[in-house]
Order: sequence, then C-alpha cells, then structure tokens
Amino acid sequence: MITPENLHKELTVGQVAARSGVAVTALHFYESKGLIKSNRNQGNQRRYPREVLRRVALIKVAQRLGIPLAEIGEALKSLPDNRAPTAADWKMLSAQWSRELDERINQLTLLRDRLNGCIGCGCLSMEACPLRNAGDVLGERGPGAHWLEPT
Amino acid sequence: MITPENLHKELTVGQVAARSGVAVTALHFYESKGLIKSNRNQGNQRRYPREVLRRVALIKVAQRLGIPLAEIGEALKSLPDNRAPTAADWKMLSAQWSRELDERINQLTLLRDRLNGCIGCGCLSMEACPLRNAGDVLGERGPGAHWLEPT
DNA sequence: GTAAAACCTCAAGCTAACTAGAGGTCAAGA
DNA sequence: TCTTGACCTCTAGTTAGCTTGAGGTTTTAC
Repeated sequence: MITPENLHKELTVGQVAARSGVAVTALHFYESKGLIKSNRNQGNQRRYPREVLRRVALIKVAQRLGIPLAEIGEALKSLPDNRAPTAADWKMLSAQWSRELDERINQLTLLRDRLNGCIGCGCLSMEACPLRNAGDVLGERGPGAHWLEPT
Repeated sequence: MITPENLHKELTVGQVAARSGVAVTALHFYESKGLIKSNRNQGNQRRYPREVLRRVALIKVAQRLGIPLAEIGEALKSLPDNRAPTAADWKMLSAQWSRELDERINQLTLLRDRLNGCIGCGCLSMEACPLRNAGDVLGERGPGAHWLEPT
C-alpha cells in the first residue's frame, strides 16, 4: 500500500519482486548481470529506488520480444547517465526492437513458404533442396543451442 | 567417391559426417538420443546403412524450422517400423511443421503489432499495458531459457 | 610391420536465464 | 527479548544441443 509515509522510501527486494512480478532470485541475477543496481543499508540489505520498477518492466517486455538479457543490458547501458528509462527512451528502444521483430517474422515467413514449396518433393538433397541450402541465417536467437543456423 | 564397389557398403561415421555436413560428435549425440541407429563391426566401430543420410537430412531441416530434437525424435519414431523417412512421410511431417510455423509467425506478428501500438506510450504499467499483460503464450521455444513465457 | 588417421567411451564444459539449497545474518512485531 | 520472516552469499542444478578432451583401440596406407 502506498501512503505518504512510504511513498519516497526505497524498496526492499521483496517489495520489488512483489510489485514487478519477478522472483527475488531473478532480481539478484539481474543485478549480477548489471541490468539493475541497488544501494545497501547498514545491514547489507538491498534497497532500491522506485525507478527500478520501470527498469524491470522494460526488461520483461524486451524478454517477451525475444531479446536476450545481454542485449537488453547493452540497450540500458546506452541510455545517457545510465538512468532509469523514460518514455522517450522507451520509444527509441521499442522502435528498434520492432524492426528486429519484423526481421525475424520475415525470415520465418520465408522459411515457411520454402517449406510449403517443398512439401511432397521429399528430396532433401544436399545439393538441390532449397530448404537445406538456403544461405540465409535465420535470426532466431538460441542460447548454446544453435538452431536454425547455417550448417 | 561412389564406385560400384562401395555403393552398397555401409558408411563409417566420418563418411556420414562428411556427406551430411554434421560433426561426428553430433552423430554420436543423435544416436544417444535415439534419432539414428548404427550397426557395429568387429572392432566396435559404427557402420551406417545409406538411409541414415536421409534421416539426418530430415533432422537438419526440422531443426531449421525450430523443432526441438526431442520432438523430431518423436516424429521419427512415429513412422511405421521406425524406418527411414520416405517422400510420403516427409509430406506428412512437413505439413504438420508448416502449421506450427504458421502459429509461431502469428504469435510474433501479434506481438509486433501490440508493440507498435505501444511505441511512445511508455507506460509499461503492470495493470494497463497490453504488452505486459497479454495472456497469450508465445510458442517460441527456448531451451532452459524461458523467454516469452507468461510471467 | 609400423605409423598415422580414424575410431571408441566417458566425463566435463559451454550458453542462457534462472531456481534451489545450505548456512548464516538482520529486522520487525508481540 | 525473542521469534519469525526476510534477507545475505555462494555453490550447484536445470534444459538443449552440442563440443572438447583424456585415454585407449582399430583400421588403413605405405
């Protein structure tokens, strides 16, 4: 509950977790990756300014878009002063990510069309099959696992 | 080189690797996952019937489509007699995978449109933002990493 | 016959994004 | 004051799809 008394106070991890919907351990993890920062009180416990909520919100949305944390971190670092993102920052980032999304959709669509063109052919030939030999890299990102990369 | 002498002989791992374009270790790995099988010679070395090339080709194409190995394995097992896939099998499987691809494209498109609708709004509100609260699960598969799953 | 190249198994490492648990400290309410 | 819950750090485990390396055997070419 927000009251005039605690409106300007800093938040604990538990509070940030509850309000943002991410686990406490995930917040620790984001901090270890440099995506968020915390101040510590005398007892070494994390205390967050309220702006962290907006930062976490942006992280979660970017994740839904399929942007890896490392890239989100880069984007956040690129903000002047390393400050919490404003509406203008969000506009810029979301426009950029929208273009990336477009690209991924295009690649998938291309692949699907090629697949449809090949249904029933069954050749799967190393030399002739467009499905096997398309030189394009599908921008679909995958950690460790290298799906859809050219072989 | 294919000569009448070795045309009907079985292939070694190295030969399958060279002809299919996948690493020897990857073939070992596929075998451990039950995606392919091998006979062994007296010296315990793997010997493959030529049909394995078609199987591997199908695996690689399915991977380009974003189908996880486990699911590819299921599909291959579902073939009667566990035999090498024929053109008819390929037709069936590719039609099914094409539908899955469609679904993924649709989800991504939906997300992109929602993102475009939100550019400039900057709210990212937990309660009101459609980007944060869309109840749909994006079918984008990701190992270990749980991107795009509902929170 | 011998040496090199290819093969074998098994264990561990890599990435991403976390979670779970151990063992201990801190803060807040009764 | 005491107890409970929230917090701390650090290590290890999870998933997928492999790769790398160690230590040893087999096949092949000369």
